[in-house]
Amino acid sequence: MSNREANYIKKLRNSGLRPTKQRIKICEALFDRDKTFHFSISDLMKIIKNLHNEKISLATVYNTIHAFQKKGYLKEINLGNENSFYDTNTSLHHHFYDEQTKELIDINSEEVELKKIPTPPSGKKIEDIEVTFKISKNI
Amino acid sequence: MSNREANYIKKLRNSGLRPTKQRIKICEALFDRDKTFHFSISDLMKIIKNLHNEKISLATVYNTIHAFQKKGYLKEINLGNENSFYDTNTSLHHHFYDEQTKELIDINSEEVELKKIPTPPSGKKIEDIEVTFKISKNI
DNA sequence: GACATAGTTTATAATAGTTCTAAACTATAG
DNA sequence: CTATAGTTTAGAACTATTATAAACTATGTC
Ligand SMILES: [Mn+2]
Ligand SMILES: [Mn+2]
Ligand SMILES: [Zn+2]
Ligand SMILES: [Zn+2]
Repeated sequence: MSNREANYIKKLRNSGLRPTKQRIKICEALFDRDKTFHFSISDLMKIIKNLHNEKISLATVYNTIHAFQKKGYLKEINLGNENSFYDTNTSLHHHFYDEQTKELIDINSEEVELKKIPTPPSGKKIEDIEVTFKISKNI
Repeated sequence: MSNREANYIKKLRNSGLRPTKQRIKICEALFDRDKTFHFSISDLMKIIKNLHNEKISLATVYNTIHAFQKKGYLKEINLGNENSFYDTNTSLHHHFYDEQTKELIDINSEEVELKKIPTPPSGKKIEDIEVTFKISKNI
């Protein structure tokens, strides 16, 4: 058993999730990465199919992603409304978004600063702020 | 024929869209308003049903909304990924978003100013910037 | 106004993403 | 080892959206 695998097992147990082989594989697909991973369920299905040539049922992938989201290991992101996207970076952060290529790139919170902030409607307070920079090819 | 109706007919003709009674009704439902309207297709279907007690087929509502979007009279907005939302404010602007009530409120561009902007990836330029202020009830 | 025609509406079927169901399987506590 | 609650799975069901193709209508021409 690899060191990483042991960590996933620990993490799953600590969250009250049984460390099944399916969940460990999904952890590997999602979290064995240098950079933040932005993905749809169908992206993930393809990756799992390639990574291990053993399959995990679609229902299990949905179940697991929802469980991980509930435990705070994933954040849902709102892009085009075709299908759901998830983000392995669960901290508050911003994005570059290329609508042509559908590519999303993380921006750390510190790299964006607001000078002027609008007053929220009465009785409401600002919970968090998310900035999307739509980008496109330079001529 | 009301003054507003005459304007919708003119606007539709100018866009190369025939002013059918369905399209005029949809214009009334969408644009006879003081404030920006943020809506889903099912919201709009309900409004049409109440406004005139005559129905417009779902396919026509989809066709019309897509035609209006193409002509630039509506903008699609990305919220929760259940279904599509549209915005009658097609200018570049920002939003307050209450996730509990699912309420969206417009913020004019001038009411938000950025001090620090991140450098886009090489070969890409920033096309536009959208800021979402997630809000919630005060205590 | 009548006619031809392209544009539009409509019911319905098809598709796609997601959730539900219930039976088989499995991790874990005792 | 056993019992049990949690999990996986195939497939059905559900929902939003798009496609299809026939009926209808706005509009330009005579
Ligand atoms: Mn869409
Ligand atoms: Mn969702
Ligand atoms: Zn991200
Ligand atoms: Zn708006």
